[in-house]
Amino acid sequence: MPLPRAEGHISYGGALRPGEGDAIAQYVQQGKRIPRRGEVDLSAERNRRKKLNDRLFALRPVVPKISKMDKASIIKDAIDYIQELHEQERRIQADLIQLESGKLKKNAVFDLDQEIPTLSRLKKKRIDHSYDSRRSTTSSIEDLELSVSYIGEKTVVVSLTCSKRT
Amino acid sequence: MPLPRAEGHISYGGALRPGEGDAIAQYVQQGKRIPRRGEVDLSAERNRRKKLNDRLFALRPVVPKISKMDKASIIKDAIDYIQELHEQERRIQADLIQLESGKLKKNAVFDLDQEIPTLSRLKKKRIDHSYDSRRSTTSSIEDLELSVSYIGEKTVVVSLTCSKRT
DNA sequence: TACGACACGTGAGAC
DNA sequence: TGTCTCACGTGTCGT
Repeated sequence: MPLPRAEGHISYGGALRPGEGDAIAQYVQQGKRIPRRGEVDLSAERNRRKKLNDRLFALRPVVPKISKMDKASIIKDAIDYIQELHEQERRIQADLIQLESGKLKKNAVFDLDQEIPTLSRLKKKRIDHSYDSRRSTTSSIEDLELSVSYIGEKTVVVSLTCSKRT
Repeated sequence: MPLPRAEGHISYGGALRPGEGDAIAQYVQQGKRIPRRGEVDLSAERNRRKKLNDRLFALRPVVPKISKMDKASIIKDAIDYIQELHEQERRIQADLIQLESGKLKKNAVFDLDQEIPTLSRLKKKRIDHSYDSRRSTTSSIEDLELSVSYIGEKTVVVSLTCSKRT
């Protein structure tokens, strides 16, 4: 049976908590134990699960629109996002060959700027005012690229990436 | 490679284990089954697992670069691919700005043809300077609740919830 | 109360 | 032989 739970299982604002690495005393058992049948794993399996969760958790910041915090939803959003990027890529290529053949310099550029709202049109309210406030993060955060924020039902995910470590 | 196991698997005979078949036997008893403790799931859980696997399986075709067939590797490849697209997007934006300013017409176009282009994402802002530390959000963000943060490799996700909607 | 999402331990198969 | 990956059933937690 499933051994006592690892820890308090505090939900991380929703689901998918990061690691849950420690778990129980796991090999609190002394040294080595008789391997018995094929059950030597236990720790390796736990490690594998953790790796997969970390990957899944790392997938979330790179996808700008996160509908829910589910594991399945994260993957779904990633799929949608990639397909969306492919669509844009196609349009850009079309614009480029048009630009190359014709003249239309400014038009293409203007069109690119206009495409941003078209993309993010879903049913999303503007939250520009929210992140308009500049926070004074005590400087020293150079090359910082903030945001990709999405507002779900009641949650906002703000992810910021920087070159160095914070 | 061994992703497609016996996944369909509606019959319960396959999963019958010598050690603990009692719960399954209870469930196989069709009609309405005895609720028992908290073990009502079994089928819902199996359904959830299948959904998550389907998503993960659907993620694979949209990512052009597949190193391995692992679950973890699929997600990893997706992450790398998205980041790669982001990088290309950044270059394209830079090229377009340069193209708009005047010089390098043909050169930029040629350069764009080389790479698989993508386009701007929806929300992405740079913080050039940080001043005006005071938050100027006129909207009342009252009852703002918690900020759970997580630090991964190089990313930090801060999610905060509030009662109202902004 | 029941439902949904999750981590866990474990047997099985592939290399 | 051992190691890796997987699906499964189950207990737990939060809504």
